[in-house]
Amino acid sequence: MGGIDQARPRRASIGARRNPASEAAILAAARAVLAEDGYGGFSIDAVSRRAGAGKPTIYRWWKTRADLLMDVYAAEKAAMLTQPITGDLAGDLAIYTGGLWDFWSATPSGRTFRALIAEAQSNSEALEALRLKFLPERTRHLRTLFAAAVERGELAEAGIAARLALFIGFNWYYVLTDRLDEGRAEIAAAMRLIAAPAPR
Amino acid sequence: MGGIDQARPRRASIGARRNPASEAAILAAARAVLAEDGYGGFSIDAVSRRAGAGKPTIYRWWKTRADLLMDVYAAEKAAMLTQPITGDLAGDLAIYTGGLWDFWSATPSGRTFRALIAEAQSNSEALEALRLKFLPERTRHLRTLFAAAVERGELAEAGIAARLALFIGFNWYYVLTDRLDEGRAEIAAAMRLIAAPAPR
DNA sequence: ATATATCGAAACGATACGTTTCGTTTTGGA
DNA sequence: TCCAAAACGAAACGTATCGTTTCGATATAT
Repeated sequence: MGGIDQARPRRASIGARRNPASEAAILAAARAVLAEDGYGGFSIDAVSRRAGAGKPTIYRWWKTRADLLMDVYAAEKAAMLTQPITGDLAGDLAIYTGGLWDFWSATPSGRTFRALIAEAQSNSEALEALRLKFLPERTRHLRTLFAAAVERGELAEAGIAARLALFIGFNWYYVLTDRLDEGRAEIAAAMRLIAAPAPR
Repeated sequence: MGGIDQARPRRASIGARRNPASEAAILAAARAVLAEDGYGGFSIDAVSRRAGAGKPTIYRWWKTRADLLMDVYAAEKAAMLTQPITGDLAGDLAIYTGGLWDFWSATPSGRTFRALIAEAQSNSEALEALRLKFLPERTRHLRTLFAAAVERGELAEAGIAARLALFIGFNWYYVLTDRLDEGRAEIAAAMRLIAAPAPR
């Protein structure tokens, strides 16, 4: 990270269709801006300059800032692998959380995620995209972990929504306060509570 | 809510000291802007216009936007009463959560809170204020609830941090996704899990 | 009396917004 | 083969907000 990384071959149009090189350059620039300056420095102008792309090109393909942020996140997330289901829900959740926090810490994705949540607080379209597109996609694997536990008879179907909210909220709390380091010690205990059989 | 509500007596200086009328007008204006336009419309310029106050007056007394947001929140929060400790932690937590969500829903405080979290994602001073000032103050009563449960021997001291993070995160998740209505059905189940005796 | 601190108003230069205009490039269908 | 259509980057548009500075007026505290 750091340094100017554009080659500047001055990408022109390749005809009446989207230029993949421009798309890649814009995503890379957005990622770099977030990595270096965080959400505070994240502007369409900054991304445009960094990518050597025109602002109309960005606005043409990403309707809102949140759409761009979600694409940046998704591009990075593709690299994160999903671990198998071992049959111990609390353990699986802890492993999942640890991997997610590694991913958030080791890449600009933690900052991207925080930017997306922030964006959703000022833009109603961004909030809707977060709720209807981003969250369902990003919690898919998580839901399979809970579904497997229900399958095994460990949990009742009824309590899943509350447990899911507890899990997601736990992660959000630590990432939004930029305290992932301090939170690591609490992961195991929290996951045991989330995975506990329903108290009477 | 709605309509222009400033009397416009043109407050001048009252000498070499802070004018309480200006302070009140600015807090009221900030509250009104948040109530009507949310975080997206919250700017110092807008608050200044609405309050009939000069921008230097705002910047003189509130170093950052987050400081102003925290004051708006605190002014409103003063009206919220704290219920007694009944001796049933899960029940106490559920009552506390219900009251908090009522407060967030019935006043502009939900939007103020969301604005504060968003602000902390782009401004490091705001994040620090959130962590060191706002959160400790706003979780004080909550901590007494947990402390009382430890006192009664229901919980071990060791697991408190994880339970606290679960509780806070649960609330943040629903308010930040603007889903307090949908979350109400999950409160009781979630609080039972948070208050459960440590699973082996 | 006078230094001091506040007040609102107005303007500053800088930056970002989202859009429009422009000249250029290449596609794909007639 | 020609040409409408679409995408490209560059530049500029008018508007808005940023945080700061300057200003004249006001009232306090010494």
